[in-house]
Amino acid sequence: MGTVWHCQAVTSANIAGAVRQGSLRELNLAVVLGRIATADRPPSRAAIAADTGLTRATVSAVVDDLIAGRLVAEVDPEPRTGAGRPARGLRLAADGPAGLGLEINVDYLAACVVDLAGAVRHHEVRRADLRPLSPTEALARLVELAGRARAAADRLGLTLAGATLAVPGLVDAHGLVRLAPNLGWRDVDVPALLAGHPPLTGTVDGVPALTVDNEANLAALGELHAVPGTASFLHVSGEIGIGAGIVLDGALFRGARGWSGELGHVPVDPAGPRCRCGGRGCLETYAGQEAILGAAGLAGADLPADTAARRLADLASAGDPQARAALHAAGTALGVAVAGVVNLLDLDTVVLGGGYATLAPWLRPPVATELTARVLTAAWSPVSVRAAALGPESAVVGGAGAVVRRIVARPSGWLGRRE
Amino acid sequence: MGTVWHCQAVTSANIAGAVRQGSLRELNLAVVLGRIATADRPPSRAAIAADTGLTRATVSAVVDDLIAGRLVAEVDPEPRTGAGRPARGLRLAADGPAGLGLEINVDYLAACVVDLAGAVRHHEVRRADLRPLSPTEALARLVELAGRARAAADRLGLTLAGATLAVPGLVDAHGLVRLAPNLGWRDVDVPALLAGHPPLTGTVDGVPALTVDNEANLAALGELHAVPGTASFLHVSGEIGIGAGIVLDGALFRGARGWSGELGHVPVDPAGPRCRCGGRGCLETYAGQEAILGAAGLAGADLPADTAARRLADLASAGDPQARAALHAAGTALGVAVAGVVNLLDLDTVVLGGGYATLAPWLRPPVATELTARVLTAAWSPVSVRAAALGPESAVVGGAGAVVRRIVARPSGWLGRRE
DNA sequence: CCCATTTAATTCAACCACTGAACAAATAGT
DNA sequence: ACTATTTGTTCAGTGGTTGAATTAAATGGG
Repeated sequence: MGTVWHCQAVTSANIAGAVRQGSLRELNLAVVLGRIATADRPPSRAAIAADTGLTRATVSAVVDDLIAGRLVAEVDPEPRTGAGRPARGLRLAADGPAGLGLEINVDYLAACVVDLAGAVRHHEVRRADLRPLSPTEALARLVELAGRARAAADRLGLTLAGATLAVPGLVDAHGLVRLAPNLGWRDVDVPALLAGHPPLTGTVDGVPALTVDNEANLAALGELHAVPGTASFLHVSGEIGIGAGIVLDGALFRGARGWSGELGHVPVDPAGPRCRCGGRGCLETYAGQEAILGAAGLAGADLPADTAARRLADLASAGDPQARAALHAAGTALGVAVAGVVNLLDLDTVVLGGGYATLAPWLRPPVATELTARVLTAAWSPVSVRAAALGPESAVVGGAGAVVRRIVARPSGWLGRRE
Repeated sequence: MGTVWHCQAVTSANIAGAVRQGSLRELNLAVVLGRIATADRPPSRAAIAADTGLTRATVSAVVDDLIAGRLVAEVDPEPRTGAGRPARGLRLAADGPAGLGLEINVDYLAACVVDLAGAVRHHEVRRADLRPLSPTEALARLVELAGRARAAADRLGLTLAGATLAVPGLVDAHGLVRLAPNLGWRDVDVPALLAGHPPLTGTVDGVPALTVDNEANLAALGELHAVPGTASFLHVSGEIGIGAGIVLDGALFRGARGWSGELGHVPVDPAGPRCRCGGRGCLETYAGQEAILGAAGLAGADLPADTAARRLADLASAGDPQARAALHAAGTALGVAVAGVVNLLDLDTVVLGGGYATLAPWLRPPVATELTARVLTAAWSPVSVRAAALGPESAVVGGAGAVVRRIVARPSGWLGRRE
């Protein structure tokens, strides 16, 4: 996919771009900023030099650039034992660039602002049934939210460096929403419709200010952001459909054309019930929201995802046998599908997100059972199954986080933006 | 998604190494060599400069290093129209470093030598039933083959820069064969057993001279090598078991622990027949060699993979209805499993390899049918299904190719090897 | 046939960014 | 106060790219 910095595959084949003179500094800016971002306590220049193998002189020069560009700030030295000149700690600036995350979903709109360090500095959710609205109307309301987020960022001294919009549907490489069935959208050109709304239009140093992405993908990124420990996992978003975000080595895997993650249509039983996709026995017909609600005796409720999950969870914790059986059946089907994925990709962690996060107490046991039974390598390296750390905010936060993550990965773009 | 670039994680691999002074040249060596390797006709220095954005001066300097290190050779200018001094073409050297590929399988041993340009310069297959032999005995025979390959390389003026051994089983990161069920191997430490056999022991500039890898993985690499066009595909190896090699963006995906590709145990029907892995209804119970032979009325034949495939193909082309039905059923099951994979990973190509390559004429239709029916994005971007270009040699050639590919990706290692 | 034109490759001074060592700054211990 | 110790900066030195000028080798027109 790409130009200079594409998502790197397992082999570090850096043959993408030529290395010009200035690339050296460009790369070292990224190296040093990366260390500052991933360190658990503010590191000193000397510590970074020791870690990276660069000279202290080089690190100092690089850090000067980063501070001048408002990406890094110095903090007072933390009390330390032993002799020697005290180190000045370095951390990501809390008043530099920030990312704007936006989300359009079936029953709410959301916006949030995340600073370089990953802290959520502003967050607003507005509930409303979006289905009766046209894309233009829905986006108009989104622009309002974005405006308020921008104002909040200004008050906080933050500069919005880009925005990411999460949509529950298939999005192509240009931000065109090919299909968002639950919103009733088809071929909606979001960037074109938003043209003229300042924070969401144009390009920032060659990068479009607004990126549109699938909700499940961004939710997976949000989880990566919230729990930085695990580098490879499968994030399953249980909503009306079932999406999966695949994170490999700390990077989202998007597939050959960017439409990876359609876990909902992985076959569970080839002779099973007919699915709206045309296949038979897809996971969605067993563990989709409609299927679970139907099995639990709540058919036809037509609830938004989180309400449905909440109600199921209430019933299950009250001991309702039908609800529990429904969840057990769904968890088993989910386990079968996920076992196939884990066998194929050899992942060690499965995260239950979206509506499944709420239902995790009842879904986890059957999922884990199937994984233990069906995953070939489960015997000597067990697969862990856990609920998502962030709840439904995962996608907005993940989207905003993706913006700042891009800056951290390639700070030269931000530093050279004025020229 | 949005656009061309990918959201990169902070923990991504390319911030791992600091960029020191010499890295500049190191990277540009890789960039220039990469262009020479991937160009369809020998490019000139000027063309490389124009392509990469480097100066002609820099390209000349880099090319001088590459020629001095016997990685690149000049060829006579090809007749060209128009005025101007004729360009001197550059191509990968045919007398520089080469890769040694080795394979141990149930019924044969193989060795081959591949030069930098990817040409197979030596190839030897020795048929023998390996199952009654101990690992030590089997490896002793392999060492003989390797010795002859080395002699052949010497005669051709090639220097072996490393070796890769393909094994039909699970291999860990250190070359330990955890389990090779069809060979009857368990926890066989191949590098230790080969210690003392010169081309297969020790390290070459930090990289072990011998790499051991799963046969299915290497077969996928061989296919990538043979048909360089497709960058992302699923390579399915139908042998006694069913393995898959996943190639994403031109690189093999190995999973979190290196055990990806267990397609044989992806569930096809959760209530299906019990599988030797402990699960139920795994793909292997429908499309494994034993299952197909049984359904075709050849149960208990205990044939080596390619013989079995050959005999089935003969029966099917003779019109035998039982064989055809067996292949159709296997293809359908395979299609169901692969549809799940394609939905999840969004791949656009599926390659039928190993024994399946021979059976492709009968397997392809049902596989394609299932994919069309079950893959969500099939409507607007069809998935192509084809037989492997290389037959059973895929794995040896892929292994040897992996050695030279590593040199092309990081030529500085080879160039600096003497010091 | 000679010379202008064109494209390829090399040479060389300039420059950018890293290197290594020396030095200044700031603290703890004696 | 003095030394040991660690941090951060300054500065000459160097590797490698840059850009322009130069040489090399062909075509084509007069």
